[in-house]
Amino acid sequence: MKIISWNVNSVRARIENIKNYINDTDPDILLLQEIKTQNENFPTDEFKNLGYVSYVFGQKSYNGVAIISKNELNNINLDFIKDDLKQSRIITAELKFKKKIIVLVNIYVPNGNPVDTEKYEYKKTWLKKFINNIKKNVQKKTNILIAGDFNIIPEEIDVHDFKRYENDALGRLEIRKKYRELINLGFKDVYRLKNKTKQEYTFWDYFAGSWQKNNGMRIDHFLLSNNLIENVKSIKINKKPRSKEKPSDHTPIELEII
DNA sequence: ATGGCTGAGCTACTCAGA
Repeated sequence: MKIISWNVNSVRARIENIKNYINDTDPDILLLQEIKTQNENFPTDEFKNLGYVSYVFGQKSYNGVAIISKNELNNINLDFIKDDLKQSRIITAELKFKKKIIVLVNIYVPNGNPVDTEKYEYKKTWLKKFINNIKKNVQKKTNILIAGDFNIIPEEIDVHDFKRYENDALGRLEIRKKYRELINLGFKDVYRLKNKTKQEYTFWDYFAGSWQKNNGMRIDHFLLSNNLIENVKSIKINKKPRSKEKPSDHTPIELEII
């Protein structure tokens, strides 16, 4: 089963790229972030024509997450955390997989820049609530998959120039500690588990020729609860979509479980 | 190089992203 996470930076601006990508990679489940649209304008029919059902948590202009799936999912939840700013950043669902139930948690973590502003506080508060609720879920359920745009550079190796980001909302130790805290609840960063020293990225800025210079960062992640690691067949960052015309600034990360 | 680009909402320009 192929589960893919992709921050598409507007589902409507990217629809042709996304459809081509689906035809190329044939995902079972696609976790989308930054759809930047309200539910009523989400291209549900376009995905239906490709054989997918859509579960959408949109909002006007900004943010928004969705799950596209070949098979129906259960217990769709848009209230995983209480967001004081009412931003659409998290959607969860339950997937039946080989007599297990896996909780899918699709997230778009706040950016948090500039640091030491209310935006940074929002990111910290959001992460704190998120970790608390994951902690509660870990006690009840053991099969959890968290994927999406974390807006966190986990370690120095995960960005082209760490010096430039060590006091940024994506690279500050205080934020990276939150990521470790999450992992310490009983998860693995699947990409890093399978690629101990590899330096690959999931995001490149649109400006300054970042893509051409490979000035990127790894901020999109798959965290899998420890008991599911035995089911991992492969994990891959697919750089192709970032090289296309009119690309998202993020590229998909692809997990296959068996 | 704290933004050189891109998208949404909207029609002139701001806000947001990382």
